[in-house]
Amino acid sequence: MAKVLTTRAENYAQWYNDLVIKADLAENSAVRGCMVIKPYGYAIWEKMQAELDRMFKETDHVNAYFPLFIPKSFFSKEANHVEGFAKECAVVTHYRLKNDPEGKGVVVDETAKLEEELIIRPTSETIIWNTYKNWIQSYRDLPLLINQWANVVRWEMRTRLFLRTTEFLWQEGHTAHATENEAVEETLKILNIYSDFAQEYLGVPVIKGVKTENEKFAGAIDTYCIEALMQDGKALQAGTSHFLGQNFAKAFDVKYATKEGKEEHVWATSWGVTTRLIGALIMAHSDDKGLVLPPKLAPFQVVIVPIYRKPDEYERTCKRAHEIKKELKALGISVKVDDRDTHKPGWKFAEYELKGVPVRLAIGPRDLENNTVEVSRRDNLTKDFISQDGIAAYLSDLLDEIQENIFSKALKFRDENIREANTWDEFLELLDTGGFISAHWDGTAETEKAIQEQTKATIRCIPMDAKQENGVCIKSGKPSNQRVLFAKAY
RNA sequence: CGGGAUGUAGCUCAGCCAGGUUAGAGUACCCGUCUGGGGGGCGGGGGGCCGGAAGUUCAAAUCUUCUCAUCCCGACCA
Repeated sequence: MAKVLTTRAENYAQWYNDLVIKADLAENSAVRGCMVIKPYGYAIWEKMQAELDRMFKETDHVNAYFPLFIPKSFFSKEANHVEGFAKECAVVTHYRLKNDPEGKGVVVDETAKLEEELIIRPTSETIIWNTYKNWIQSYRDLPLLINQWANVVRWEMRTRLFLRTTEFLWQEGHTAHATENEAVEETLKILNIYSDFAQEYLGVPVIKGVKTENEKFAGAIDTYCIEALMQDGKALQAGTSHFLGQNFAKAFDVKYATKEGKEEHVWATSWGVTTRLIGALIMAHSDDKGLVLPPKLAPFQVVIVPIYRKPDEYERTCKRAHEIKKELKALGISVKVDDRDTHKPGWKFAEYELKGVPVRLAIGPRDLENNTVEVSRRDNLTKDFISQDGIAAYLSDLLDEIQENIFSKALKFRDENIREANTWDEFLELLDTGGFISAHWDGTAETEKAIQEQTKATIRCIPMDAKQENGVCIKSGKPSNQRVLFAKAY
């Protein structure tokens, strides 16, 4: 078989890049740092969107849409926020082009300068809170539970397909509440939605936790996150949910009248997941043969490849393939029959392995005689001949089993790669091994930064289920009462 | 913004050092044929302003200068 992928052992980063391109998920575009998401990759995003959207709506959120452009002045209203994002904002300064007087295409028309520059949103808190100010007057207007599906731009210096690109797609929820408690509850509710989604749909186990001061969102009181572990031992932040306190309400003067007639600032949250989840999906499960997609997010769950030699065999196997497709569709299984005569079966097998289709059926003349079909699983690469009778029910169960297996495999890997370090030497040693390192930390930003500068490892989160235990900080030796998770991260 | 490299067929690259027929290979593409249960074999074919500009020369993909672009490493990165 022709080798199309770099192996993970050879070069993990190259393997990832090869895979994204060869599996037809995305490619680099003519615009530096921006990607084209191709139909197969976008189909995965659409599946993610559909499920998340359902989960948000089930919890009473509604969708809306706010502008791509944000007046520059809005940005400076929340000090931490502007400081956090200022260095990566694209700015619109003009609104017209004209023909180059020297005849070389078009140039910016300097006379068409905007009075106030517009920022292309890196996130929408400011424009949204500026709008919410007009929407909220009374406790009767609360809570306000809004989500938007949008693109954002962050001018990153180094980009990687799906993991970090200049423009990316995401959803951002922005809610307003009457009380602090309610806002905190909302933040945690969403965190749980993200966690459930990651584990049940992506099949990626995640750790729920809180970010440190250094790592939290610019403008938040607390940032909660879900952290996943990739196969190369590096961590990936897969979603964040922020408790914003009254920071934005105060910055944009969003007040409401309580039942008692008193004026109060509202309490806020914001939360988001991005197309980076596709990167997480790829890196968590895939192997040297290509993608491994969990059935719940695969653009199609089953592919049927007819095997034939003569025209009449082509006709008969294709006919049976389409009949089976119909049976599967009746049980809600998404199926593609690849009856193209322009590619050989072997080529198709390799292609669908590369693309991570969970189950492949091959049906040839021998199967027609024996009333069987060859069933191949992508997750463990096993093959079985199964009776065509009751094949739909069989596959329905099999897809569930695959989804489960993919998750348990990732969970086992993750759990095997959380290790405790009790001394600085142990910590350094474990860093080379990769994975999460559970260690005591004195709680100061200085120590955290010192560790990061020396080792490139960051505190991924303070796990929410961290048990209280006395210990000493691995770096400073000062007392600590719980362990936090360190890792090198994407 | 520093340091390093690379621009030649859709893609990956050779050729350049030492200038000289009509610029090559693999792969992809098209046609034919044998094939078809794991990326097939054989035969034929199309495809290039050698990143751009200026120069040196009888002669430039090759030498010189300038320029543009991309990639890698760092800086940076919620």
